[in-house]
Amino acid sequence: MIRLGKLTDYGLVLMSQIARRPAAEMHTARDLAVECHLPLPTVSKLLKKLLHSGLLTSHRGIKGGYNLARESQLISLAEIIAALEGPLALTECSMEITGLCDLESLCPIKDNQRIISQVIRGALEKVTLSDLIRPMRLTAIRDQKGNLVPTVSVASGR
Amino acid sequence: MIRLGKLTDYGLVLMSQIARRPAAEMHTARDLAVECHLPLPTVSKLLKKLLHSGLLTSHRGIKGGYNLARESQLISLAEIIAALEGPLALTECSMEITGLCDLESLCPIKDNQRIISQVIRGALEKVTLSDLIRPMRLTAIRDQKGNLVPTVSVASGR
DNA sequence: AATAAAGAGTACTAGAACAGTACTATTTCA
DNA sequence: TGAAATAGTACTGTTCTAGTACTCTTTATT
Repeated sequence: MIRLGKLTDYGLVLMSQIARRPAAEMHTARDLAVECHLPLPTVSKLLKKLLHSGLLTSHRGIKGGYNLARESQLISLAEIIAALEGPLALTECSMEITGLCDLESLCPIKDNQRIISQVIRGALEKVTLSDLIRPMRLTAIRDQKGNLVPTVSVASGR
Repeated sequence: MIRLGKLTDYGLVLMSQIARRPAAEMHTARDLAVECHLPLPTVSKLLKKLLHSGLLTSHRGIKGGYNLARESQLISLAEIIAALEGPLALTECSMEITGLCDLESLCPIKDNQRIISQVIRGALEKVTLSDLIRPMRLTAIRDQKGNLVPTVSVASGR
């Protein structure tokens, strides 16, 4: 359904680490592993996935390495997570009651999943990689309904 | 980390089903299992969890059953998910590099998880159970930055 | 041209966690 | 007193994640 595993978190750490450095700089899997305190094979695997999803570029051979495919402001968390966890999928309408879903226009399961996925994805698309690499201020405001809504904004100081 | 499993989805379906009926009506686990096409033991287990979290009330014995503890407008998805998955926890800062986190004020892992959790929780708190039980219209708008933001609003027609 | 360094690809394994089930005790209305 | 319902606990099988190992290909440098 929806999931943020350890590996995905590592992936975010790696992307942040790359984004923190000047754009021209290349990053080898080995260096990133050391900098992020993660095992090299794991780092290698994650970087390959991120490469295939078009979020990174790579250069082989000696003096090779990885780099961001786009500026960090143009890479959303939703993209990174989708690359590592699969498409944040609203999974199949479970089991053999699918027939029921096709007939009745209001399948509660399907609707639930769709709504929730949309809400979460929308929230994650608001935050970009460049937001992650600098300290954030988390403030809570109230919307018209009176609900508490945490808001992420870049801290100006520090 | 963050997770929405099958059981949690079932739980949302159950809550929706209860919310759809008049508030005074009692719901037995057996009835709900039939209505939602779910196995009774699973339903029973979920209802107990929701009860313990204060989202449902129960009445034992014959003519017993479950009911919402509050009006559906006052129950957010964040609450239901937290009840079934645990506290949507920002898990422990992994492994033995915690010492590093305590010293350096900027631990990327910790910050990442905190920000992401906050963003997702904020989004889920916006949506209440009453929003789930009627068809929704999903529209996308652009915010000041030009990012696409899906918005959930109740469809007036239908 | 040879060598070393780096990414690319595939396959395997152990362990945890989810999902599902069964059984028993307790409460309450008729 | 009996039936119907919730309450609680414990067990099990399967799935999937995380982690690892090994081999191939590419490329800059000497």
